[in-house]
Order: sequence, then structure tokens, then C-alpha cells
Amino acid sequence: MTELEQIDQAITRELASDGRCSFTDLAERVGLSVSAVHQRVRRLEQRGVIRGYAARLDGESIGLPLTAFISLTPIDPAAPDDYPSRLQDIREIESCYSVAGEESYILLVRVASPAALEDLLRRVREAAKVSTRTTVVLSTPYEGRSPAI
Amino acid sequence: MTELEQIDQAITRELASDGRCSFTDLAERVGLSVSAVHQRVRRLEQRGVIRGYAARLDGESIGLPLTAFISLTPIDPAAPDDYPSRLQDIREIESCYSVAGEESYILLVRVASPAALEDLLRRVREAAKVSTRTTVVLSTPYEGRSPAI
DNA sequence: CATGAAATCAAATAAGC
DNA sequence: GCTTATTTGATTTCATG
Repeated sequence: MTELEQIDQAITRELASDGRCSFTDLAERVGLSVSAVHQRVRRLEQRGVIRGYAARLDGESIGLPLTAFISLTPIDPAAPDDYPSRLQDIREIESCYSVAGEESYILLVRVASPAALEDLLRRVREAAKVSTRTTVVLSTPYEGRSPAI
Repeated sequence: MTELEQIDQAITRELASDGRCSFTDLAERVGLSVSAVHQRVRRLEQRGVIRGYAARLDGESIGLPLTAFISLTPIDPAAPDDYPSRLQDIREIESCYSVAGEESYILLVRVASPAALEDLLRRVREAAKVSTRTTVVLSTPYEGRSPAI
């Protein structure tokens, strides 16, 4: 992990907020030739600085209007700590964080309905042998803003 | 909010996991002509189904190795509920969720160091007149996976 | 709404500095 | 590692079914 220099910072910042921006535009914005930018972006991808690109989708429109956080607490504290792999096939789970604090993991999930959430919780408990605490999201004032770099 | 038909679902699914995919590739993957796909993507963007595109960045590489959840509880329950706008200029906050449950809001933040987190917490408390509970992320097994559509 | 063709523009590679 | 030049391929518009 080596510090990003100015120009790479500028490129990642642009792509964080406008992931489909053309190399041509990018080159203008950061003040470099198109092929220089092209090389740098490829390098940032290879180094793993840029992990990929995603369209940000509206939950309502795609039929997944219900977002929730699910906190996991192991039932058996001596059980092996392999929760992420036990849960990775559950596609409603968009993110999985291992955390310090009262709980061991926090999941961010998106589902179609309360009934779907109920079913998801059952599957999570069964797959991971955990107890759960669920916090339903009422609204999302903002999400996925660009990092402060 | 009208149901997405099959082909638009396929397009959004592709772009969710590969946001920089060319229209040409997209057309092949969904089995339509390039210009038809082009029209549909523009339409999905205009309808707000696709809210934008983002590069997914590696926290370590961009100098923000510390991720945390901050839960907010209003100090004065009678105060106006304008926390998101009071906090929106704090760039370390990537997401802001209004939630049901013990707390009122959950923030997802990324910072450079424990000291930066301490400073951020001070600014959040001051700006929003809230008490905070912070859960530090130890690792992120996965994040931002494509929605289950 | 989809297609196919035409024109414009961008991406990708290579050569030279 | 940047630049310019070149080729290849993608984007975008438009006319048409």
C-alpha cells in the first residue's frame, strides 16, 4: 500500500463519482493525455486500488424497496469464525462487515418485502448459527458518496 | 415505480456488476442490438432506475483504511429532524440511513486513522447535537455486491 | 420499440522521447 | 512515464419497419 500521488488521486476521485466517464473526459479533467490516463487507470485496476465499477441502482425501481442492517452474534462462542463464507451464497446480502463491539458481524441487505426479510433472517440464522438483531432502514438520505480523498 | 421487464432487469444486473461495460458487450450479453440497448440504458438513467456509476475503491490504497458505523441518537428529542442536511458537508460520511430502532440514524464513514475518527465524531456531535455510538469495522469480507434481481 | 447503416468519436496499441 | 500518431472498435444519431 503506497500513497497515491496527486494525479492518481484525481483520477480515482473522478471515477468514484462518475464511473462511466470516458478516458477522453478523464484526460481533460486531470490535464493529461488520453493514453497517459488510460495507462494509469489500467495500473490502478491492476494494483487493486480500483476494485471494479458498479451502477448504483434505485431499490424501489428494482423491486427491492426494503433495506436493513442485520447484526450477528454467534450462538456458540467457540464455533469456527467462518460466517462470511457460510453466508456468501445468500444474494440478498450486499455487504458483510466484521466489527468490533457487541456484535461480530453486520450485514447490509436488500429485500422485496417484510415477508422476504423474515425468510432471509431464518436463512441467515440457520446457515450461520447466529442470533440476529435487525435494524430496518426507513429512508436513505444519501448513500455511496465518494470517499473524502 | 413500475416493474422492470426482463430485458431491463438483465441490463441493470450487468451494469450493477460491471459498470463500465461497453454498449457493444451489453448488447451481446442481453441479446439485443447495440442501439436498442443504448436507448434502454438512457431511459433507465432518466427514470432514475440507474442513479449513477461509481468506481469501487480500496480503502487502504486511498489512505482511508478505517471504516466505521456511527449510530446517532438525538440529545433533544424535540429538536427538528434535519440531521442529514446538518451532516451532509462532512465528506467522511459516505452513507446516511434513517432507521427504525433504538437509534435514529446510522452513518457509514471512512477515515484515515483513529485520530481522524475521533475528530470526525466531535464534528458529528457538534453539527447535529446527537450522542453517538461507534462500531469499528475490522474487515470487510464483501461489500457492494450486486442486488439479488 | 427494434433494427441497421452512417458518421463521429473513443479506446487501445505502438513508436519515440 | 508522457506524447503523438495510427488503427481498431464503440457510441450516437437517424431513417425505416
